[in-house]
Amino acid sequence: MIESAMSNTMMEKVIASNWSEGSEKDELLRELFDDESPLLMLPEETITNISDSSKEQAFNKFISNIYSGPTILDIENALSVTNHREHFPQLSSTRVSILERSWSKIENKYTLKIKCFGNGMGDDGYKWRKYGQKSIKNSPNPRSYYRCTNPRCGAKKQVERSNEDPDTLIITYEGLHLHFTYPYFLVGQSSHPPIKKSKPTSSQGQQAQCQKPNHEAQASGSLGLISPTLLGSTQDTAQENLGSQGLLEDMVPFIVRNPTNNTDIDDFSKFSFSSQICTTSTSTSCYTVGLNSSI
DNA sequence: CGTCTTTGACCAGCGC
DNA sequence: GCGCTGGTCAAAGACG
Repeated sequence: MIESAMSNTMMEKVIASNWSEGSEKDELLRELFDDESPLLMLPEETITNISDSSKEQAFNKFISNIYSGPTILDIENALSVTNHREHFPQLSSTRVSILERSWSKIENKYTLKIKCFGNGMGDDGYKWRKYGQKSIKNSPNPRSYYRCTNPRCGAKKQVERSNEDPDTLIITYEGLHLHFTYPYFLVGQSSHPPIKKSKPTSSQGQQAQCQKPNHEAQASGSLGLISPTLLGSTQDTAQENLGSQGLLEDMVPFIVRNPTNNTDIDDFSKFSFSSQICTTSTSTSCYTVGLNSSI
């Protein structure tokens, strides 16, 4: 539990020194003690090696970052890495192309366009609840609306097929998966991402979706975005860890809140792209391929 | 029986 | 004011 990293007394002291608003404090405390918080899986040695003053500093930064969140400017700055290829010679042209072409921003929404073939699912590994579907004018493809199943998370996404290219999924993310972003706000945690608890419902759901390839055409094509749980991992490990969050906002804090890493190609090159494709011909099988190969 | 999906209804914003 | 469109709600049905 979090108590091993920071005593309740200390946490309350730090929080009290930062806020007067009870509701926000209560909300954060609930989140911190949530059994699914990745903070609870921090490596023991990491926890015990942190001094009390460092803990307080880290926690202050953690608190600040959670409620400030990545701003639009932060995200744009993070994405602007793709505009400075000379600083990132190890980035493959294909990968840079993906970054340049696939993401776009409309107000506070982030849109990902991804090629997916057949009836694979547009599943990023998270548990989403579908709450609506609308037909789109001048388009044969409906748009589906999904909400994060965590009642304290306001993240939403929309999934639709491109009118021009039926093989292209357009996925629009809105909101932040706050409850799964803690490790990336913490100082010094970026190089040792905690192992997140497996989410049986998520992986099972993904598996189930893969086993029902004809279930929902507009949500076809499984994808894995840049996942914070994959940061610092090898490509092989990344593919084994499919089923983590994958929102853009999840990735950005790592880049933004660790400015010294922004130009660190060693860290950036560890970002892994992967995509799960469910085929129609082998309806019961799911396998992973690099996103590069599917675009 | 509980959970999830489907789908028509409803509402708000916008342009004419 | 009216109609169109996008987003959300909620009842009913499907499913495990």
